[in-house]
Amino acid sequence: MNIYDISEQAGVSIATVSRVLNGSGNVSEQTRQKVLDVIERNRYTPNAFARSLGLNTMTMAGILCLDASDVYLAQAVYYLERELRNNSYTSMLCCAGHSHQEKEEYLQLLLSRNVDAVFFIGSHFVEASSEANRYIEEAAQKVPVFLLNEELAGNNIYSILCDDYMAIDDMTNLLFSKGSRHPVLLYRDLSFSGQRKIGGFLHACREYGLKDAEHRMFSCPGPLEETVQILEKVHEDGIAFDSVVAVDDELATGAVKYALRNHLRMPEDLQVTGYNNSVLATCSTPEITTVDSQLEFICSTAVAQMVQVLQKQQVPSRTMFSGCIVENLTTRK
Amino acid sequence: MNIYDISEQAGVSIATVSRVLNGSGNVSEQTRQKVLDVIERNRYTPNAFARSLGLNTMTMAGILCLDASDVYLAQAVYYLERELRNNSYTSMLCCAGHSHQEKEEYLQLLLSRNVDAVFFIGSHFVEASSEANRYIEEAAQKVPVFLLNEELAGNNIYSILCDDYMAIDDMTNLLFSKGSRHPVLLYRDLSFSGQRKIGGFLHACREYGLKDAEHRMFSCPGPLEETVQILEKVHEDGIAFDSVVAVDDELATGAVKYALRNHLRMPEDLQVTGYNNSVLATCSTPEITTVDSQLEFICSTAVAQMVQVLQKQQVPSRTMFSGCIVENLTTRK
DNA sequence: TTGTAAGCGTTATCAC
DNA sequence: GTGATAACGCTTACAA
Repeated sequence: MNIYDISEQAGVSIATVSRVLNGSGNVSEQTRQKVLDVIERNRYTPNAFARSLGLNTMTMAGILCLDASDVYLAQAVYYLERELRNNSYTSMLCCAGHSHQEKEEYLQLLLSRNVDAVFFIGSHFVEASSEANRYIEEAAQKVPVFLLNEELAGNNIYSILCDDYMAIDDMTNLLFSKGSRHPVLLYRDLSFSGQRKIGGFLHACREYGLKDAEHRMFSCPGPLEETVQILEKVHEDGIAFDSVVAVDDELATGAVKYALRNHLRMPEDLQVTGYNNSVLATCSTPEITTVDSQLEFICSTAVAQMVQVLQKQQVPSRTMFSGCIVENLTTRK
Repeated sequence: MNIYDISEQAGVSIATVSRVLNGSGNVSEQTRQKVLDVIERNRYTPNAFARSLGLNTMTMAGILCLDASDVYLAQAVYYLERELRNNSYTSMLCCAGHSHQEKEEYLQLLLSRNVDAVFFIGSHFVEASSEANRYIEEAAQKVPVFLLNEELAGNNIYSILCDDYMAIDDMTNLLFSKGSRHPVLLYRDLSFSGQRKIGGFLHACREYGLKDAEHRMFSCPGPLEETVQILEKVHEDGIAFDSVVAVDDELATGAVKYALRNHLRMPEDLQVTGYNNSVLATCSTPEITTVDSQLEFICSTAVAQMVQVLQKQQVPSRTMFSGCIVENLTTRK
């Protein structure tokens, strides 16, 4: 069943059918109804491929992220898909692995399907060497590229992010103001976002007068149990700490686990803070004080910018939101 | 840059270029190299839309689920996308809302983009009345439909699921064997999966000789805090319980929260079990005993079956896996 | 207001 | 082994 069949049954030309389908006007109400009837009766739906070929767009955006089952990334995927759909775009999802080759390969996969734009979610795509970022720049020559929580300067590349530096700076200061004297930082890796969070921690510590902040930061790239072990080790090594600043909620649950196992009261003996305001923060007992990293804003802004870019409008190459501390039970009143 | 440009530069016909692109043989090694060189030099990639139009497929599958940010659904999306990609299919994600209309609408959206198959994730699509399931059957007339953790009989409809009934039955029996005498069940809703889990609980209780099992089941459709309140209420109402069987890990974290707030020791005073073996079970302290619902198997099986169906091979209309209990710290040794 | 016809960029069926 | 050429099903000037 194609547009010719419909035109024949309706006794009009395919051009008229097309006009009815696309509401392009210039069709008398009478013919319109006649055509609509035939379409209805035959439950005809236009062929998306032919349409795409003619228009050179399928109104589909590509979403690239590492592990879509991660609570944070899953939330981002959800918001993005919703916003895209609200703007008549469908979403093609692609989860890359950690290797550079895979990222490049899966990006190519998205591009080869002629998506209209690509969204990179998370801080794991931009690397230190500009050589390694070439693949992103090349993609941007074909379609607009949106980096969510990451930053890269370049033509047709747009970064939308949360001010992680400031948020962790604020959070660390909040802990100081609530009586903490010896905070430690748990970070996952040196990703773009990771580095900024570390920066915020160091800044706050320096401002406060803490000299050894560099030695109070610990990398926890592994599974949860490893995070707990690392804190045990820190304690055994004689590094005293009365608060843990974690760069994500999962690491924070590790700190909570450490506290509960060692019968430390929260927030009296140990204060803990997380990041992302995810389900992990609220499912924890006690509920973890965390940062709302404005993910929903980031996603809706990114989609709005995509629409504008595709309409050849000017949009800022970098948009930054401020995080917002959500105080729960792992920090003092 | 299209196939004509390449053919011209290479001094061959477009047919030959096409043959080289698709490795359809019947091209001399010499011409092949010549064409490949031109392709390489121009960084030419074939137009996906034109290709799709000719072949009438874009090798893309549709994934429909309610809330892709839910830990369980997000995990499913991740596994599905990975398996699809491994089989050269891309994934179009669409998150429907709870209303019937939205589900129908978003399914149409997927179909209108000519996906090759549709995967429904989760137990929220099939309804009691066959009238309400008409839209699924109609979809199955166009493309094969795969229901993950749900069941519906029909042509071109394939159900792949975990035996939730048996798993909860087993889990409840495990609690009895570990000394529980007064279990309660926390369920979310009467979805397909929800009903089966309830059935398993009731069966185990009856077998054990518990008469009032029907009055020991509580619906917790709301947010976490509400779940805790419901347990408080149950306690206040004088319904004694020494174990909580929750139909998902989030509900189980609610029970853990209740226990910790009331200074009940786990597992001595209260045993708690969850479902899905998600990050919530392990992030909780104590770690929650839960059911591995074989989601990864379910997803890879579904994709394997899709490939077979599209090759006109016969596949079972219903595939069932057994859940697997993962004992952690909220149940006794 | 409506119809004709060209184009979109492939794949595939023929001949040769 | 290679080359014309006809689909594939739409959109959209342009003509009427």
